[in-house]
Amino acid sequence: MVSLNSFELRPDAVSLVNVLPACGSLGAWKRGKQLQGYAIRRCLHEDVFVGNAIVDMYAKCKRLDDANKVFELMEVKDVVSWNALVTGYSQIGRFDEALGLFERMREEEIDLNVVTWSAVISGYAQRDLGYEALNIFKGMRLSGAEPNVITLVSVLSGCAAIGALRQGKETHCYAIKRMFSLEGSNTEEDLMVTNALIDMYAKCKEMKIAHAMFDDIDRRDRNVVTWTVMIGGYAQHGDANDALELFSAMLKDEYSVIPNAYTISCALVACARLSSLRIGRQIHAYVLRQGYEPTIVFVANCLIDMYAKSGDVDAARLVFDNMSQRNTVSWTSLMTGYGMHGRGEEALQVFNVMRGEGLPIDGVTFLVVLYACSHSGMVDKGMNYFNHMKGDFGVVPGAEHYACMIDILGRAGRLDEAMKLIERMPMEPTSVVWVALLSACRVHKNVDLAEHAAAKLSELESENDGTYTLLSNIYANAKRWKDVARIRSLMKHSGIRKRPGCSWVQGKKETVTFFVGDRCHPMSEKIYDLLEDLIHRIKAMGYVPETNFALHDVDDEEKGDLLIEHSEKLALAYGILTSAPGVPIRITKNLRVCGDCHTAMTYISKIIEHEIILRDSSRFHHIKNGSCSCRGFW
DNA sequence: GTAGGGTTAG
Repeated sequence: MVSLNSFELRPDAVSLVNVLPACGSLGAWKRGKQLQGYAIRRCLHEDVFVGNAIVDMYAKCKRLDDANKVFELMEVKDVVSWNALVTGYSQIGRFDEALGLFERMREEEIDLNVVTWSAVISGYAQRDLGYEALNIFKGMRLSGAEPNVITLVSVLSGCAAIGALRQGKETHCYAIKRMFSLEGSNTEEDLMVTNALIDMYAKCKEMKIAHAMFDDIDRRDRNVVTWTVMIGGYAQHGDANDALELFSAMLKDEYSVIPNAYTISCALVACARLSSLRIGRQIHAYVLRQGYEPTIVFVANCLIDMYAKSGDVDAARLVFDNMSQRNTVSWTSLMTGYGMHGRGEEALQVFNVMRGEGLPIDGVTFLVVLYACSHSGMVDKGMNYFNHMKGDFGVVPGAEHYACMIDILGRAGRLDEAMKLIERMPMEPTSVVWVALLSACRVHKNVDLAEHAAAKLSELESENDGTYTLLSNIYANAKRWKDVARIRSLMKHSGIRKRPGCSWVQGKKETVTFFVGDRCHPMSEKIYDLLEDLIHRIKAMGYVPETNFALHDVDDEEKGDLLIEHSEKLALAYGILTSAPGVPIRITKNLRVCGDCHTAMTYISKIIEHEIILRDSSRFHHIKNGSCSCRGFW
């Protein structure tokens, strides 16, 4: 409401609405409050623009109760104030209250504008509630409000969050229609929609479409987000090697776009997936040179994860120790690192320090604690944490925590207890639970329970190549060949193929990949010669090939899959041939390491001058002087 | 002169 004397006071109102947003973005609510007092003394607070600016200032400073108080006192409640509150509640995680306001707006028949709709859509999208976001979008179009670029970007982000390709494509079509009908063309706005589309296609695993759209953008027009969504797409949903190539192309690009913290994080995720310590270190050096201060926590957390997953958890610790600020993720990333390297005691030490510092302990923290216990064989400790997480920390165990406990009990061979725990679950057991049980059955040779778990997985329609391979191995181990054959034909029938095992080894300048029986590498002859020699020598030391593992193959073409040709053995031989004495050999395998390879490597570690650092899909194995850090807890 | 948006970690 514009007051009667507002005309002569108008310049002051204008300066207030110019200054208040600055208080909001700085979080300087005390200064904002002074300005509010000044406005009241001068009767400026009745100016609707000033009122809106005050509400927004408090909302931006995360003082929603203050914002609400001002809002309730406003004589005329402007839609801008409503919107500021909706956004404010959404930003501080009180989204229910934001939705309550949205409902109130509809009841009081406030004219919802494009900003209101977009705020609610993006609120849902940011919480990965894509279907709800799409629903609001539908409501918006029915209401006759005109979506704009920001609306479209928010909707696409919702589609991306849930991998909704069909709805994403529909939104794409809608965007094309709308863009054509808009007057003139705005490259910057077009680019935002295009970036959102690339991200959506990448998150729906449609990397070809994403890359085609990326290629279609004029090189000069790509901005840092364009590059980042593409790199992040490859890092998470495609070949991580492509992500690193793109990152390198970005640095060399003549229209030089500078990577930001998001870009760096995506590149580090790619390094983590590939265990690429060499490139990870280079990016770390780049980070130190550039100094990503404002978002350093995020980047440092990625560095912790990258170092841990690349086999150097001590470097991860150094990054952690040097951080000036940490959040929950920093702590849990380090704990996960210790966990996957079988250093469970250190993981629990970190957990205790974390508790001592009074940091919030959430469901993920316990998942990480249980994971660490599981990979270090700490059954009783794990059980103890599991039993106390609700009472002592108020964290209710979810299906994933149960799955972790099944894993812990299963690895320790306590299958009956594991099954009893499943029966006691207050929720429906998820596929993760049954996979944990099935894996335990493989190690402890329990065919009946394995069949039960496999049947449950089938009910949940979440059988995959891993399930079939596990079951086939269990049958083979029990010499039930008919069942092995049955599984084999079942796989053929349903078109499920065993994922080919592949291992890669970190060379000084490059990474070399090997598949089963690979003879593509120029050094192949030397590799096989060395392997034969090594096998011969360790046989003399007592190594007996575990031929059960040769029965893995469920594919006729893989009949020649002899133990000596397994990709991890080839990678090891290559590593020995190309590494200087004393330098650790770092191998990564996409599947679980084969049991025979594990045994053979343990023997070989006695006769070579390298530590073998092997990462498989389950954990790290540090193999040295005839023993492995996993101590049998796979 | 006020309100809404895209890319990152456990």
